[in-house]
Amino acid sequence: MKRYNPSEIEPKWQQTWTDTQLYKVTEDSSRPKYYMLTEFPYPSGDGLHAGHIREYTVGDVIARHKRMQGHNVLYPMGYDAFGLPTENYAIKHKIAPQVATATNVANFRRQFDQLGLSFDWSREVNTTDPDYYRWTQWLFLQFLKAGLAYQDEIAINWCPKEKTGLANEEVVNGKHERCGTPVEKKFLKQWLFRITDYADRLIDGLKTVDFPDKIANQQINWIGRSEGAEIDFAIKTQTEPTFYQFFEPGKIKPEHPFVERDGILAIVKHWNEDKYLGLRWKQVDWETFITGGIEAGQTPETAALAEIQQETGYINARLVKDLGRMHSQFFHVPKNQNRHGHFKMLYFELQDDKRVTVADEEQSIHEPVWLTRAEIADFKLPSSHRFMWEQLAGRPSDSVRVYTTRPDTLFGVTYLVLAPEHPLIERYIHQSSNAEEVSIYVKAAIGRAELERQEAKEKTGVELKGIKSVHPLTGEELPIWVADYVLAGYGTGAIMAVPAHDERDGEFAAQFDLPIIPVVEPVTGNPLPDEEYRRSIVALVRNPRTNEVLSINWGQQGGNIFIGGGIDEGEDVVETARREVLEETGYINLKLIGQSEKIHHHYIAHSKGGIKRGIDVWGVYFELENDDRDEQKLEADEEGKFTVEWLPSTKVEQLVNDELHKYVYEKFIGQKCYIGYGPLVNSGEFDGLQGDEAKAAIVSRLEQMGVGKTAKKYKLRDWVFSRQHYWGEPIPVIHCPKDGVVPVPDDQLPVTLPPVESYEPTDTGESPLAAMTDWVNVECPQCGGPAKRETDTMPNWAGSNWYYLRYMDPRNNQAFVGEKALDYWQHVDMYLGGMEHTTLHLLYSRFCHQFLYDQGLVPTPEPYAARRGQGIVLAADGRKMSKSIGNVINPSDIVAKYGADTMRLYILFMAPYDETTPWSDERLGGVNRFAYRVWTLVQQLAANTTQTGDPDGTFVTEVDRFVHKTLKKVHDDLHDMRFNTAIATMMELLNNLSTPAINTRIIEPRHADLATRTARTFVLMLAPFAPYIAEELWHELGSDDSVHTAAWPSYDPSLIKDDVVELAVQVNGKLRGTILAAVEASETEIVAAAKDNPNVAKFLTGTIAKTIVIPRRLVNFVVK
RNA sequence: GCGGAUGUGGUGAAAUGGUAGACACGCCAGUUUUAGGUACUGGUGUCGCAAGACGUGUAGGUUCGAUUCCUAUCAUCCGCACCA
Repeated sequence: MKRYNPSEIEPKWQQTWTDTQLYKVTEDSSRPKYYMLTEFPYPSGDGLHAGHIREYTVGDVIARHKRMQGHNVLYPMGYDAFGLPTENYAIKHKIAPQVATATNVANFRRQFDQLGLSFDWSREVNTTDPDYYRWTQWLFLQFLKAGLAYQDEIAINWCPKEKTGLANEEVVNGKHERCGTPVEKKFLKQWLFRITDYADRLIDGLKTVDFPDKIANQQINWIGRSEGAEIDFAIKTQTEPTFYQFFEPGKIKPEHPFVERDGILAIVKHWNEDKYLGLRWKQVDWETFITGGIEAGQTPETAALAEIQQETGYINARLVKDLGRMHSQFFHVPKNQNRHGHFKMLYFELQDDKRVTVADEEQSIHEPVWLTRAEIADFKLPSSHRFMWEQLAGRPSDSVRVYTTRPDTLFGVTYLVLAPEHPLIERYIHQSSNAEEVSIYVKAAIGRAELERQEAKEKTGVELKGIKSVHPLTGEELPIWVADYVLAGYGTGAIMAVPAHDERDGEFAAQFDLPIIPVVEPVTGNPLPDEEYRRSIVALVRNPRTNEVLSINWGQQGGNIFIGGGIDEGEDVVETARREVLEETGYINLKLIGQSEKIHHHYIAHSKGGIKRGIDVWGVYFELENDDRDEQKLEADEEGKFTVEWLPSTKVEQLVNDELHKYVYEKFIGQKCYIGYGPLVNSGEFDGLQGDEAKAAIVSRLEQMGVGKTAKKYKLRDWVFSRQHYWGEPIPVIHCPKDGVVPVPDDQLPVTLPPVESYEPTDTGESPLAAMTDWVNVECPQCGGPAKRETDTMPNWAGSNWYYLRYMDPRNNQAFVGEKALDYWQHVDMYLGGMEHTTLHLLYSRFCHQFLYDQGLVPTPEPYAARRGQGIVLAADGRKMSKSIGNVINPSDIVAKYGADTMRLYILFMAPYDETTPWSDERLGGVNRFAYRVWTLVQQLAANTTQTGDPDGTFVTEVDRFVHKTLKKVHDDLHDMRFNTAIATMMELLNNLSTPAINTRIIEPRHADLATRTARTFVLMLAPFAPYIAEELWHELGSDDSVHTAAWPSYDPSLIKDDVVELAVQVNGKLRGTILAAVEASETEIVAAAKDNPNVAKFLTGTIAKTIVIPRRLVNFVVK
């Protein structure tokens, strides 16, 4: 008998399978297709880890099973090789990333082959291969042409230490993962994809695919759809605009003297062209309009005319329009003075081109220039000058647009809040009376790391004083605040604050002492039909010395509640509360602290025979002044039913379960606001409406007025698609000063990465490609003029967006994938991968695919028909595997010691695929024993070659039955991806065939046919799990073809049915014995047999009230 | 805080309304060989001599019968998180 020696058979079969291209597929329309996909790896220097092995082994088992069942199986593999780890490696070791990638890929390939994975290597792809990324770039251009890719200046993650933009995945807990520096936000021009346009489709499409709930929910949650309304609040300015020039040239310098001087600002139009006079200042790099002081005896107009002549030489200007007055503070550069004063804003038109010579002295400070409208819009004018320009242009009246999911609380708005990044702040800050305070806050908030913003316990903010907003329905003026608890990136970046019904607004209002208007009456319990109406109170009494609250304990049924009772005729709320406390507990001296709003409570009074009640309740809050007590005055039905208890605050949450009483407690002690729905109050004509009805009514009123509409919002943001790194696909775009953004023509793709000296990101945060002037400077494909290439590259998700399509037709150089291949393969049938990609790759590639579907480029709306996420393989110590802890497993070591089959069997056997579970070397040894024992058994059976004599029919049936039952179970388990129980079932069969009772007989010559049959079936069943052992044994059993192209054995349904089954016999649900009964036995026979069982009989002492017979399972006697 | 999941022997786990703990690790005993590991056989939820009782995080409920369904609660894990 041959010894099982994996290190001998595994390389042998590996070679054979590779040589014969055993797993190569073509579009074979005679067989059903099956597309089995596992996520391709990032080829790092570390090689395969345990998670890879789990994923690829499971995919391999499914692929092999499908193949044996006659499917044409596509099970491909490739490499997602662009990205930072390789780039960092290149920087550190001065090795080209192309070279490092090739080395790593070779190592991965070696490990794949070791594991016996049945990939079709003729379809291998690599995202860094120019023949591949040519099509990644082509796809980018499809997005661009469809208007789904666009450029915008947005805040990205920025590492201030390394002066580089960062990918989201490089930011861990608000810090740069490489250097630990807290990440800031920085505005940079970025490429973005409009994934938000597909938000609804990405949610709705989930209904059409087979994804686990966990994954579907996580995606839905991530997209975060919410429905509400956008409402406009008009802006009203109250003060003269004041400009404190903090952000820009002219900033106050404290070391210089402060001088008050009034003056003028003037815009002067050209005599016949649409151009305006400006001054280019020579000492500093900025332009302004005409500006100057007012001397004694001058009017603003004469002063302005004098300035125009003095500074530009033009004489004949005519005053056309008075633009009002402003107040400004600035640093006057030529005089080295800080100045402040009132400025008159005037608009002149030149009558002709007559001018006088400008004095040299003036010329040395600034020179006159003509500015076009476009230039004015583009130049960084000081904000005061820009303001004047806008005044001239006719400023549209502004409003703040807010987004809310609770339009029903509109009447509870007491202020608005803008996110610090909100554009209206820059626009109005100069007209607010506390501009400096606001600007300091805004600057600090924007610069503050996101982490800090999240962790800040106290809310911060500042009022934009002098600027008011107007409530669209009441006309009331509301203050506008700037606070970083409002996020710029969500909704409109501005909110209407309803402190009475929103926790965050409530907290903010409490901190800054802002008014709170309740507009929703709380409702507890569920409304019931035919309720009896009552008015009552709940009294909360706190002892300030012990910090305990007074409760009454109704025992098991009622639990603890506070003091409650009905309001009598003519009694007020507080009187009632005092009376009830006295009657039920005897306490006399109570100090009134507070009274709640009206609460609507619905309940069933079980103590009063199940009466349904709808009550109006007022909570009343007292502090106990002293322990003086009278006798309790209980009603007859209360006597002895409850005890009075003082509860410490820690116990209240646990013991008080009644919804109403809980609410009253949280209202007074927890100071929580009511965020639920209920009838509106203080809301004018909308009083009494509630919930959706109230929302609809208010929104429709706003719509009539043209100041509001329903709106849907998503947490999902547009996808930032730029990276300032070398090792990625160049974005195939050319920037032309004349034609703007020009796509690289298809016939010039791919735009390949040029060789560079240094892969380091540059100081400016530009990609290192920006320094490659030969590469950057190109001709514009449209006008032929000088133009520049885009130097940003794509994120590493770009290549994986569509790789599953390329596998269908990987060598096509006419199209990203050919139509014939698409027609045949359609979409992925089963996609395995890590849970960590749920809201990244999996979402991105669905988006990409839906877009391609809309373009008519793919035949199906969704890329993946089914998805399964895998659980994490933890280290043996229960922690995550990590190189730094040193608890990782090395697959090559395990393969060397036990063989690949054992590795595969163990990783499948340890737990269900989606379960996170620790690695265990001991259990690995156990599975290795199974491999040995299978080997031994099959060799033993194979040795029984020649059938002589008559077999024992009963014995043969017994063995066949066991084999076929196992076969069915293994087949079903494979279908349900329950590999652990499939292997357990095969172990059971092995154990069974190894027992002396069966083993000694099956090796008899008269059972040679049975032995061969059993061995062959066992080997076929094992083939998807342990391909090497199965292949070797299959050949031992006399076959010349591969076991992996053999047909999967089907089970014989007649053999999996038993003639006789064991039934459990229960008495009152407790197991008392078992009986054997024929399958066809009648119920009467079964019951009789069950009664006969002596173990059962002794419990059948009383009357048998009921007998339950479940065929083939059990009998249960109910005895009284 | 929101969303999702999980909770069963010493351990990984099985059973999805019908004999709880399949299969495997570990442990105990034995057999063979041996210095030992390996291999093989048997045992192994807890208490109890036994009959039997108890037992699937905790407390209730539905049911003839609940690990499985319902309600509450606790714990752990994962994802998101000032999303208005």
